Amino acid sequence: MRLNNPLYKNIGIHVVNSIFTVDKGVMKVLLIQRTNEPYYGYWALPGGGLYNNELVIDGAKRELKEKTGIEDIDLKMYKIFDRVDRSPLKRMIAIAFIGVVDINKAQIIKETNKTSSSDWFDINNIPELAYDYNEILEGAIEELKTMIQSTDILKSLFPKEFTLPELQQVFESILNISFDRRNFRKKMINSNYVIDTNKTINYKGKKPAKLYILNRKINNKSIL
Amino acid sequence: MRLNNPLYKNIGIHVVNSIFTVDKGVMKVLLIQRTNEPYYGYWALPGGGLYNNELVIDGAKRELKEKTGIEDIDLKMYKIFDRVDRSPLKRMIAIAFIGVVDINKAQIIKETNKTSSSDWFDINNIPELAYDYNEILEGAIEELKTMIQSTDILKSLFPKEFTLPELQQVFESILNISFDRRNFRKKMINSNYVIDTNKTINYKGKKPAKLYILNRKINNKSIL
DNA sequence: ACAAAAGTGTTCCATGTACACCCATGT
DNA sequence: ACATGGGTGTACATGGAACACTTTTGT
Repeated sequence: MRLNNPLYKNIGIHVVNSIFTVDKGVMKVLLIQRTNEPYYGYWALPGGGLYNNELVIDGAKRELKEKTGIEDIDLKMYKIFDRVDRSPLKRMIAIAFIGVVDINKAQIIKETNKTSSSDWFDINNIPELAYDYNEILEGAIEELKTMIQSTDILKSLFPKEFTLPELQQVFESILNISFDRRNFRKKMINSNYVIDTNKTINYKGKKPAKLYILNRKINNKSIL
Repeated sequence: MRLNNPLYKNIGIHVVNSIFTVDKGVMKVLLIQRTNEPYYGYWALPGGGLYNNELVIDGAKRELKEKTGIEDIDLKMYKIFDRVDRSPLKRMIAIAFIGVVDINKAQIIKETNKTSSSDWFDINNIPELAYDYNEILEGAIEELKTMIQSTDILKSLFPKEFTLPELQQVFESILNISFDRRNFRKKMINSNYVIDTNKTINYKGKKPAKLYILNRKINNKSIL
């Protein structure tokens, strides 16, 4: 490989993040509004160019923090998007990441970002995005269906107590299928994915629901 | 992103291939011997620099053909290796691919490459490789365990007729576990992954074995 | 005859699935 | 009292796992 071969030059790396949360049972993704050309005014996935002295995962985290303020979350690389013309100014290869944050953190982020242009969008109602981000986001939603099978991601969505109907709703929302309530409970409890806290929570006009926490000892196994 | 920011410059993309075959029940990987610095004389995975006008998968295929003569095989991207110092001359991010070729093709390649320095190595007996290729290869072997679950890869290893003991040996070799012969047969036949050809093959001093072919209609399902 | 590897069937257990009624609460 | 959503148990079907003996061939 001759380094001065022009064919090797002018390739840049994009790191692109799809950050999801569940808000009242609705899966949402975090988008930011561009304030520069190209794609001025378009909504976009938070990301940017990789520095030549950082790991791609670090670049993804840095860009996420710079663009949205979110930090301390796990990102998982899931795919590369490399169409030669996907970026108008220069050959840019996008390395795409997925992350998940819990509802409360999402809420805080939303509050603190009131003045800037970032917001949570229902994944079933996504506007036209900059670059090839619609395609990247679709890939992320698919990948999410696989990731939800491990408890790691669930810990991010449910760091504290939750009810089984809430958990079931998240599964159904992401996987786009529905489960029998009794069988869902049975599986979660019998397989020790969740632990009964012996506490309950009341909602208006309903029977109180039991509160559970995730069993942190179980990892990387397929849940369903 | 300001394109003239020096932090965005001088990043190159490596495409790196781990090509596997099964030779008499032994999993092997294709290595080439380097004839240039750095790592002169070391064995290496076949690969090289991505051109700025090609897709990464096309770059991987091009490099594979240039370095080993192999073409027309499926490559699957499985991971990125991005340590900042993984290449001594320039920041190079490696995009790693896996491919599988059948025994006969592997044999032909070995024959036609007699004068050049490429060879098949037992995956349990790998020399010290150039760059971080030992790490990349280990990752590929792990990934192979997942890939073997789909029939796509099996079609590459068994394009023609085979016996069930042969198939079982490949599974056991890759996954490093053993199966009960009766249960293995049952699963393969009952689930229609294989089709009986009503032919048999004789080995010396053994009962003739039935020959099967893969059912090409079944795809992307988990086999075991 | 014997060694070596291939072929074959049954039982048991675990897991998934289908399904209907009662309970606790707020209005 | 009633509407809303939460909690509970049983019966059946399916799939995986354990397990031993017979068959065919070459020497």
